[in-house]
Amino acid sequence: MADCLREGASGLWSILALLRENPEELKRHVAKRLMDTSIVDRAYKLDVEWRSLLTEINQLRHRHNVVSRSVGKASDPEERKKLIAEAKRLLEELSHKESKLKRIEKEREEALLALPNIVDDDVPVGDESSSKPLAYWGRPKVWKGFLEAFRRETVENGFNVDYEVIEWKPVGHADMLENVLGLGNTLKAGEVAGSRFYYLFEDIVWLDFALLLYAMDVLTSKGYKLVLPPYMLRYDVMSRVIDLDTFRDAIYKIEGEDLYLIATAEHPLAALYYKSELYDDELPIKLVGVSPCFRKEAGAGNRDLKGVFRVHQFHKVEQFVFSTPEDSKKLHEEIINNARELFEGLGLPYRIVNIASGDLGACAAKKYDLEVWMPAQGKYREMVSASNCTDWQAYRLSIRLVRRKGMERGYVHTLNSTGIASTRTITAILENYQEPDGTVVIPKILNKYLEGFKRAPKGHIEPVRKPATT
RNA sequence: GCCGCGGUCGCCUAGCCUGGUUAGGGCGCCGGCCUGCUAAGCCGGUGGGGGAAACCCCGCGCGGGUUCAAAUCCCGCCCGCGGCGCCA
Repeated sequence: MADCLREGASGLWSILALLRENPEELKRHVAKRLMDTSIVDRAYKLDVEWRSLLTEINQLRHRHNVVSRSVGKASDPEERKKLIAEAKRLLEELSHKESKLKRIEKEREEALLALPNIVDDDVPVGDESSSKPLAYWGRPKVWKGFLEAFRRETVENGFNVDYEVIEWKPVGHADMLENVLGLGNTLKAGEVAGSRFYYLFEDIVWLDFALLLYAMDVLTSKGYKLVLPPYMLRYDVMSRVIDLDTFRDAIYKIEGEDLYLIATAEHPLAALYYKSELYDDELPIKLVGVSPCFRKEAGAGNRDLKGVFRVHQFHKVEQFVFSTPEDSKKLHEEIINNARELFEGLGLPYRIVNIASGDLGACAAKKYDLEVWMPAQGKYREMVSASNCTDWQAYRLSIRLVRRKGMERGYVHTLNSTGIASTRTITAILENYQEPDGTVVIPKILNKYLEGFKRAPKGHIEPVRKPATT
């Protein structure tokens, strides 16, 4: 990224500074995202137009203020009359220019808010297929039928991943849940609530909560402050936390209220310091939020329709960090490493992917995904997403950074990462920890979060039915 | 849901009734002077925006209105506190 602008030395939002100083450079960033660069031209034009009209109006306002103030001082009634007439004339001149300004200001604001974040230099350029695996961990169980594809993706890509070949084909998570274990019912949920809803029962419910407790335990031990946030936000706030596309595709609205259900604790956590200032000596602020997440999944089509991999509601433990601009890269590594630690603790084989520019959300300058190997699908699937939003979110939420030295002002950087998302992680456990007879072993590390409860599963979950042989 | 009171530039607070100097003061913070060092003391700064700068505009919860002029008057909304009602 443009180093000279990183700290927002001017106190300006880094993207606005770049728009003014080097719009062509900003266009290159937008182009990397495979987005239409005309939004930059539009924002640039509106910004210039707005500034020139603003100057003009400020001069008029000044003249009006001067005349208006002198009315109060004038004692002669004739003089007052003349001054008031002059003030009225100026007001008239102002009024139509001001309505024009209002219009342009609104358009400018919209154009600025439509700009995506800049793209970090480390981000691979291209569409989804350009996303780059960086590291592999664990020893995936690879069914012999997936062996060729697995090797193509790992060994032939220069990653020497150790793996275990299995002769039997694992049962998919959806089948495991509903048929082999008999601990989920998405059919009834579909009937009473719609597709992508679910009932979970007994051991799986305990597992859901154990996963949350595990993530809360690990992350709070690292000094992250535990937060239970609001599950709904006002439009004004929600629209500043996320971009328009996300809003449209993910967010549920409460009818008759100015309230929107959160799609992740990231939203209320980011909003915790809405319209406030943070001093550099109190940063970084590290939070771990736990909340249900509600998602419309409007753009998902028929993808992952079975089971609980992609659903309208789930629980999630989320990491969120407010940092200084100079520390955000380091903290981005920290939060993805925390996520790695959580999944290593669970013994789930994963890889870390550096997400390509075309697949980044508008808020992120850089994003790592953690994808877990799914033995029944023969693929790595996303479990965690860790983004560095730099000052994109902070600008929209007016979260200022104040540096003690010289009391200079800028914007903080924000970062977020999944800790554990319950249902999705459960799918990974169902596929990775199943035995040929259908038993699901519970990752050892979760036992201590289960042992306090009389009816919680101990060590493993029993199948009610043998898996169908392949 | 109803009634009453309140929301002031990081925090506390004055101003509001009775519209018109640069929204005054205290605390905190930043910078400077002084000092052997620290403290105290003194001086200045401490919201957003435009401008190279001088300087100017905007800002008193949010949004409207009245007026030449609104923190101040009027209307709507949001939030907080107290009381009443309702529900558990």
